Amino acid sequence: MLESIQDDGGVTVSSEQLARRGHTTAAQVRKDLSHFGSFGKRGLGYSVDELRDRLRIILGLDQVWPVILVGAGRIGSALFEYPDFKRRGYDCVAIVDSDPEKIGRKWGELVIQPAAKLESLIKELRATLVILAVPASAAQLVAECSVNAGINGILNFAPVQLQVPDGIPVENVNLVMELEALSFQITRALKT
Amino acid sequence: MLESIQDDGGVTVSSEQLARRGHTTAAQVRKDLSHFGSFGKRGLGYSVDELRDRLRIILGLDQVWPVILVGAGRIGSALFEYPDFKRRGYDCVAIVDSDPEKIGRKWGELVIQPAAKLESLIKELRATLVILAVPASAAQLVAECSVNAGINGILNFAPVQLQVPDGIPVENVNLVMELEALSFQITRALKT
DNA sequence: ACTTTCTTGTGAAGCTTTTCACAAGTGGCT
DNA sequence: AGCCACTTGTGAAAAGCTTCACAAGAAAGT
Repeated sequence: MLESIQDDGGVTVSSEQLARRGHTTAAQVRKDLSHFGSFGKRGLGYSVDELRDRLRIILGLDQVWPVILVGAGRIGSALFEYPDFKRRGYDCVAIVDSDPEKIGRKWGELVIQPAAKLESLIKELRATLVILAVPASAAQLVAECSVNAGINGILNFAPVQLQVPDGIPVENVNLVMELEALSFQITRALKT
Repeated sequence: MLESIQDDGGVTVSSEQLARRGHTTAAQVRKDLSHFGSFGKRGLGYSVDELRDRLRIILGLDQVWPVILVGAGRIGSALFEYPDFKRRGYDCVAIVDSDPEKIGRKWGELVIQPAAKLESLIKELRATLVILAVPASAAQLVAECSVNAGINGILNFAPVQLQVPDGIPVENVNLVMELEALSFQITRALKT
């Protein structure tokens, strides 16, 4: 949001304005930010540039995160092509897949590697994140292999709840579950 | 989870077992379910079949939801090909895009339609959900057009907070934000 | 029939998050 | 300088969510 305000030429922004954009309340914005420090000026609001920079550091976006993409299917390719991905400091350093048809093909500069090499690739390239864009049946195995190789975090697109050791963050994206949330809400609304 | 337990031949399941699978607690499972009714048998647990069926009804999965896909890019195609999508009752009844190169091409049985026809397509086909897989700059416009045409819910992949009237549920999927959640957690962990 | 072993559903307690409300600070205008 | 219109940061109150703990029920074995 701050970047979009920058593009519109905004220099300062109040918690009230941020709240309206983000569908929340001014008090919530202020309380949340207060957990990380004190970024605003009373009477004026927040400096858009400064707040953006501070949040980038808090989110760890001031560094490059080497990412390995597991699964060269459509979800993988969607992410790989997504411009914001690179722009935010995520650098895809390798792609692996288990399909012999796909191994050896090139995506941009990268050659798709066999899945068996995942563990050594993570170690050699010092990858910090893996993106799991594989079928549900393969996901747990890939996750364990990644954890063994010392991965720091997992973005999981497979519709399973991964079992990983404490301390390894996992974020799940389950597309069907998002649709279910919608159909649930619509069904509820119709019942009242 | 219940379907996967069915596949493994499970007939009953306890809140404790569900909790372990879902990384939560037994009390949480029971309290959550109690908001919708009383589905279990004391001493035995829940009937997997019955609980699955009841949850399907609660989530509105006992009916077909006609969906229109807006944006025939990679994210759209990933969803379109996703087998669970259809299996859960979501039926893609039209695809639209604004790119003249793509209009007229066929995805399976469907011909990609021009974006201008979105409003009339929603009305004619009685679509209940739209999936927004378009660039951020186009998303708000498409959302407004869909709301005007009487859409019931929006699944938004564009990295913007859509402004829609109250009562129209919107679910957001922001891939970069998921990665940011990971890099934030890793950064935090390193600081302690 | 009785005991043992499970497990649910749920008030009550404990904890977390959100909202309220206001003192304190900032800049612009007269 | 003094006043006015804003806005932050934050204790305190309110609301919401999670965990505890246990009565009540269910099956299986003796």
